[in-house]
Amino acid sequence: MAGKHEQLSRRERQIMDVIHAKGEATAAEVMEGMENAPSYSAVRALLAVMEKKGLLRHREDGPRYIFVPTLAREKASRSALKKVLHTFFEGSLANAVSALVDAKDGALAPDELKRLESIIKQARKS
Amino acid sequence: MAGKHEQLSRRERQIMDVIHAKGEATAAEVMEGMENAPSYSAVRALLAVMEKKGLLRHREDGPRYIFVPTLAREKASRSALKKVLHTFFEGSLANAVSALVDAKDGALAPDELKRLESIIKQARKS
DNA sequence: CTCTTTCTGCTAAAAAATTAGCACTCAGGT
DNA sequence: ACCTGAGTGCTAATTTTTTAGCAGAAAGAG
Repeated sequence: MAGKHEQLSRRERQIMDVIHAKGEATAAEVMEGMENAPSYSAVRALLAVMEKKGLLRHREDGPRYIFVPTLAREKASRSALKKVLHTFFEGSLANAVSALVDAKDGALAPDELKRLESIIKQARKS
Repeated sequence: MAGKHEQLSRRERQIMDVIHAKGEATAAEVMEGMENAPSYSAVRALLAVMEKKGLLRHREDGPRYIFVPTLAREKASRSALKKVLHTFFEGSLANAVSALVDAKDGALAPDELKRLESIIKQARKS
């Protein structure tokens, strides 16, 4: 479970999150997406390091680089979700959903509930 | 959204996760729970720093300290979950559940599904 | 052609995180 | 009374992260 992806520095994680959220991004977009972003130069340096480490790769789009995570989005997302479930909800998705339902701040919109219900009903058939 | 809790260093996050997962922990337990743990001494130093920063507090249990997160578990968990949803699932819990359902590796056990269904049915009543 | 803009690569300094080790305290056992 | 073991606090050094800035390439405008 001790993958390279659990070992990211603060900035690295921040950058990974931005890129994962957008799917792919240029250095400028990454910077834009960061809270308390450092200089453009710093962001580029980080991106270069992360590419050398194998966390990202890039393709060229005219003059600029577009960065993409190495690990497939699907795997990354599942592992992130599982980690939260493990850390906070004893590994149970039901616990997590329950916590959101109990939240008073409208954490769960009505149409989300509707979608959830149908997804689960569907899943139980198989 | 740029709370102090998004700003943790790699080791700090690691320690927070261990403590959140256990609810509370001594220095030794924290160390035990870490992957690639550093020395006991290092762990204690980190804990002291984190307490000074206000991330943790401790109570004494005989000779040793038991550390507890400052931020209520409930808030921390909700915020962690929301972050994953935002980063990977466009903010939608339904998307996340759907992804787990689609996973081939039995990410979602049958009794989890059953619990989920009843939780949601219950929620929709109100 | 030449200037300007927008990129990249690289380097090295500054800041922050991480670490080990020593000194001290307290309790229990012999 | 005297070890021993398990704690803590503290300090200072090492290592990693994080940063800015400079130099060069490519493209488009005048």
